Amino acid sequence: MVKQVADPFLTDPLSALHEYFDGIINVREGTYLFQEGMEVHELYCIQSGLVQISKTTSDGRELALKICKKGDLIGEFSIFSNDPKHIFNAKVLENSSIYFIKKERLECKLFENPHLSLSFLKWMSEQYQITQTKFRDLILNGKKGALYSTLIRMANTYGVETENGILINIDMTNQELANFCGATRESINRMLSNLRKKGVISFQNKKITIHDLQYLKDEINCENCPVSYCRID
Amino acid sequence: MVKQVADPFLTDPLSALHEYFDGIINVREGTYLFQEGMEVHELYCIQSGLVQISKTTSDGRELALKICKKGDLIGEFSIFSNDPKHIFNAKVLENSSIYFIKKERLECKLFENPHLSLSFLKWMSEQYQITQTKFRDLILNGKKGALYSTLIRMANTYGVETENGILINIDMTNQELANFCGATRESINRMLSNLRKKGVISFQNKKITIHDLQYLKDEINCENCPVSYCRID
DNA sequence: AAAAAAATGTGCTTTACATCACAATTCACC
DNA sequence: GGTGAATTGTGATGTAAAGCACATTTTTTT
Repeated sequence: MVKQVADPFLTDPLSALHEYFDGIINVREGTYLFQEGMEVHELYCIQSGLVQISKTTSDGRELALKICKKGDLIGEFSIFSNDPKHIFNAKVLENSSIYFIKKERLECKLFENPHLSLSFLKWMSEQYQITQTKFRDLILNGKKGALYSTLIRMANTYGVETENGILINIDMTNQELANFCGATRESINRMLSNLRKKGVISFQNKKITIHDLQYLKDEINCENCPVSYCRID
Repeated sequence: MVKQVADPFLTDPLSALHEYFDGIINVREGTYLFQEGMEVHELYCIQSGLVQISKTTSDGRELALKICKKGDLIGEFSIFSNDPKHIFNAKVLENSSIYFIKKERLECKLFENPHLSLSFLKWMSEQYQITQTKFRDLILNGKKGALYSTLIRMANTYGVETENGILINIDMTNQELANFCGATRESINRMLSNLRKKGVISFQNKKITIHDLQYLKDEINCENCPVSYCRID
């Protein structure tokens, strides 16, 4: 019987949770919603705007993990442990309005509402899959794997079908792409040039079009995992 | 009020869950409890024995993630999604008896029992932290980072205090250690030799003793994260 | 105790990326 | 539309780790 339960959290977390939120905060582009090391107090949900989740490396580089947009939940899983600390940065890419709910209240609500609780479990498991597969690509297939998988994810997330391929409809400099791959700008640049030479992709004004998605998938032994978690967000 | 709730799941998942399990299976050393690609039907809990969770790479290499022992839960988080597939292998290292619970029943139980549900959330979040930090070490600090962090984790998990350091009380060949680090046997061998020369570690009959744990931590900018999730299991 | 198998140790070569340096191009804004 | 800043493109060089080959040591089997 559980299976028939509607799942508003997954299909539209905002509508399911927004009545529970404690309030809303407005944050300016360029600031941080939170940074590594800070205490975790709240779970967030974007009402409008764009927020990038990343991790800073010891040598100051940045590993970008995902970009969150309207409707996305932002939160550390550690929120349920004692004295949780943020292990990511949440950089505000454009002015945003963000709902928040205090961890204590979240726990109460989850405790009271089994539907919510189960939906939340599903959300967590999906998030886990996303980071999981992302790290797999980064570790198991080198930088090429990192780039190709990032391109595939971006195609799944921001892709727009056009007559000559999938346009990744988001501005992205080589450096920003490199941050997503844990690689240097130069490496990314060279790899992109190669892909262009081969006709796999093309690009103009900071937007990439993928002509041969299958090539990318083949090269990294893509298992054709569900699009639901082969994504950037 | 939620915070005062006892948390049997976390402190002893077996005792909290075992009454719910559907049954128990016995599996022989060398076989697999499940393998990548197979459908996910159940959640498991080890009653006795040892099971290693790993991921096979396209070129046939193996990335070992953790070793589960008595009391540990084994399961894919994807269990809550539709048509979930295993993304890991569970290799039985020694003959084991393993409880299982069907996913449908698990969902029911979680739905019925908010305590269980919340504990399960905590368990998931802890698991997430563990893989998270592990991948961070693998990605952000190169192979040396992978090895050093693996040694630290093993010390936290299998370490026994002795008069001249922490003995990692588990047999481990260079190859097996390499599998945990996503590196080659040769690289691991060389790095271990270097550490021995420096007096940081020593080893005899497949067991490693760490004399200078702080050296390892310093080298990888260890944030002294809680031992609870800087572990192998 | 001998033979076979597994694991370790090490030199040499190759590869993938990072790093450095700088020129060429594109973008932003007064 | 011109000027400075940001971004892109590319060669040269350095470095960490993989790959290969093989000798040595340890463990297991008979």
